[in-house]
Parts: sequence; structure tokens; C-alpha cells
Amino acid sequence: MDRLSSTFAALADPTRRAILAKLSLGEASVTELAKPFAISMPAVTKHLKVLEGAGLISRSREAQFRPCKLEAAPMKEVSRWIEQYRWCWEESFDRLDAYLAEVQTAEKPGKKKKKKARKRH
Amino acid sequence: MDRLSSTFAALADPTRRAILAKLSLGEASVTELAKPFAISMPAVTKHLKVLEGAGLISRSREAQFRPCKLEAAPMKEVSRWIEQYRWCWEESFDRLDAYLAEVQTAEKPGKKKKKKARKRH
DNA sequence: TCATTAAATAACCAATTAGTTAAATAACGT
DNA sequence: ACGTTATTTAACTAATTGGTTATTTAATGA
Repeated sequence: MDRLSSTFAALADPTRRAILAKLSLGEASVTELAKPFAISMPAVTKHLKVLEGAGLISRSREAQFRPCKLEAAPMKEVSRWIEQYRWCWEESFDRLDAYLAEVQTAEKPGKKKKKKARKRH
Repeated sequence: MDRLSSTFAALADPTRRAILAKLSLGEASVTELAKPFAISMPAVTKHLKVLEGAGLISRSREAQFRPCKLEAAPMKEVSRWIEQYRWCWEESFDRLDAYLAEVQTAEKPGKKKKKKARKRH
């Protein structure tokens, strides 16, 4: 699977997003990460494998612990990808503006509706 | 499933991302969307259902066509979520800067290594 | 050496996913 | 009314996912 797909897939699970949130506060061991969840350790290990596979975390060894560390590089890729679409949702604001403008003018019944030029789509 | 999870899940497939890319150029019918892919129509219909379920597209009727339209609102949520982590990958740049700085000073053997204050993690 | 703690692996299960083909629906044009 | 085009639904399959319990590996410390 391509990088972007495996990153999105990894982020599509709330448990994994919670793990990332915790890791954003600093490194943590598997047991520490598992604590807030009502799932078994092997389940956590699997989630960590998914995150590691997407490059979202890296792991090291420290005595019997395997501390996890957030690696945000794939998120950067996601951010770049999603920014392509920013103009789409900002246009929605335009539309909201237009809507609100129309509501206002509608309250003064004498005025005609303005037809603003639309961007593509 | 929560909104963010279903959005990420929908985006985790390259076919669906390609469909969104095409829709960013304007509305399109199912057959038009299906054209670039070597998959059956029912498979495309299913992808569209996933995208619609995540709120990433909306559909209307126009004669026998069911035109699809990009709805970027969920992407906006994704963008907001990912921005939480921006400082993480920007810190990586800091680290790279620090590394490059060290490489440079290492080339002039008289100088000592600087120990910059680190942000959390 | 032996018990303890940390974590991973193995083997299994149920639900979901991404695809298929074949059949059904919906709207159009003649 | 009938054939065509657009799309969906149904029924099935193979692979993947997210979880489990039981077992194993790795490192610590007494």
C-alpha cells in the first residue's frame, strides 16, 4: 500500500489517534499507552504495529521497555494532501456569506437578488 | 463510527482519493467517475457509498444520472485535527537545523557543541 | 537460578472490506 | 409499449481488521 493510504488507514481508528495524542506529550512504554483502554496488551501491540507500519511512530529499547516515539512526518504528508482541497471548504464560507447576504436583502423586500460569479464547481 | 474515523477510513483508499480529485474539478456522473478505473460499476457505487457515508460527497438526480458533488467539510475537520500536530513536524526541522549546525561546527575542530534547550519530547 | 515484569507471537474468531457477476430499477427516446 | 442507458441491489468470495486467550521471549533483580 502507498504511504498516504497506510497513514489514513492508521488514523482511521480512535484508539490509535488517542495513542498518538498521548505520544505527542512525550515517549511512552506499551503498558503506559495501554492503560486508558479496555483492551488487551496484544491488541495494543497490534495498534502500535499499524502505527509503526505507517511511519507514525518509531520504537527503541530501554531495558525491558520498548518506548514509542511520535514521528510526525507522515502527518505532514497528509497535511500537504489535504491543503489541496482547502479552497473547496473556504468556498463554502463564500456560499454561507452569499446566503447570509441574501437573507438580509430578503428582509428588505424591494431589493433584487445579487448573482455573484461562482468559481468552478 | 465517529465522523473523523469514517473520514480517514474513506480517504485510506487511492481509488476514492482519485474520485475526490476528479470531483474537485466539478460534478460528475457515476459512469464518468468509473472511466479511469479497471473495476466494475458496482465497485464504484460502493466507493461512492463510502464517500457519501463520510459526508465527503453528496448526490442528486438529473434524468437517469446521479451526479456526485464534492463536500469538503469533513476534510476541514481533518485539517483542523492534523494541525494539532504541526509543531511536531516543524520541530523535526529544528532538529535538522541543529544537526546541520553541528555538522558545520564539527568541521571546525576548535569549537564546542552547543546544547540548545529542547521542547517537550 | 528463579520469580517478576514487559512485550511480542501464535492461533483463533467475527465483522468488515473490496471486489466479483447477475439481476433489478429508473428514466429516456422512439 | 419497448429498447437503451445509467445506476443500484443481491448474493457471493477472499482478504483484512480488531479483538481474544494462551504461550513465549527478553530483561531485571533478589
